[in-house]
Amino acid sequence: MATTPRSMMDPAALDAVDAGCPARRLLGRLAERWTGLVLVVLADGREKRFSEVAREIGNISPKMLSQTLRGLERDGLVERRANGGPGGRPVYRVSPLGAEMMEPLGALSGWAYANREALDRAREQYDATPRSEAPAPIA
Amino acid sequence: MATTPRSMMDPAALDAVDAGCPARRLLGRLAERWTGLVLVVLADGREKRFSEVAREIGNISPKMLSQTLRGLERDGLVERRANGGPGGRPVYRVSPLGAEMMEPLGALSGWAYANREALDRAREQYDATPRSEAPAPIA
DNA sequence: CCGTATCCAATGGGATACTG
DNA sequence: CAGTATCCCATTGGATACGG
Repeated sequence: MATTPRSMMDPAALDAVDAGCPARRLLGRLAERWTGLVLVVLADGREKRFSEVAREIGNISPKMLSQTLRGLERDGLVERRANGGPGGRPVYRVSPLGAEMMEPLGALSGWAYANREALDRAREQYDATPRSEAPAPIA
Repeated sequence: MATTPRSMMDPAALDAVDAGCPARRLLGRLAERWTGLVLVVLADGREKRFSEVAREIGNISPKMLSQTLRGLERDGLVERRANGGPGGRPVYRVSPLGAEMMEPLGALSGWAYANREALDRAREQYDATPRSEAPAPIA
């Protein structure tokens, strides 16, 4: 493993000062609190109603679900059909664009999962070394 | 393009309620304000000093650079060598683990870059549709 | 030069109540 | 059911000053 990286990254993709960089926009979206979860729930490709998504996630507030769905819709990754469900209720599903994105996203997630032990070990090791006090939380 | 997605995503990778999920941790890290930029700056594999990174980025405060570097260090993606530089000053570089991660990350970034027009169009289209007022900012 | 400490403004996210 | 509107707290990020 660990193929020696030559260029490591396409400079065009992440050239970014930050503003217009599409990669940063995407990453930013994906890192929002619930975006990943909503994508997972919709990843099976089935159309789902608002309350279905909410129930599958379990503890998300309506405000955050709405916000998250509209964010994904705004980026064209999720589609909302107003009258798709029973009783003419709205349904959500991943768009073709979103489905395409699942592949590289899955690759990155898969990498994180495959290397979770290395990542955990790094964290433990870092935290075990007392820099002085309270180094860098996240979890 | 748009290979028809079957499973779309490895459920093991993004199973997540959120807490322990390694994918979410990684995404969270990557979405921090400066993490992507720092990675870009270090992506050439060369060792760089604190002030070098700062200068290449241009407008980052010392606090944020320190914080960002330590976050990456904590995840084992960046290494700090205390006495690597001239004058025995510390240097930073991507770790082997970090270099490995650059590949899937580059793929995702590359996807965003390749599809930036579709993403932009989706956004414009969404914003053009007046839901009522002020839909969903991010950029 | 390499950071840390402090202070402060802005944002994000949660609980809850309410409307179509 | 499908959201929107409020209120509020916690976290993040920026500017700046200071110490090793």
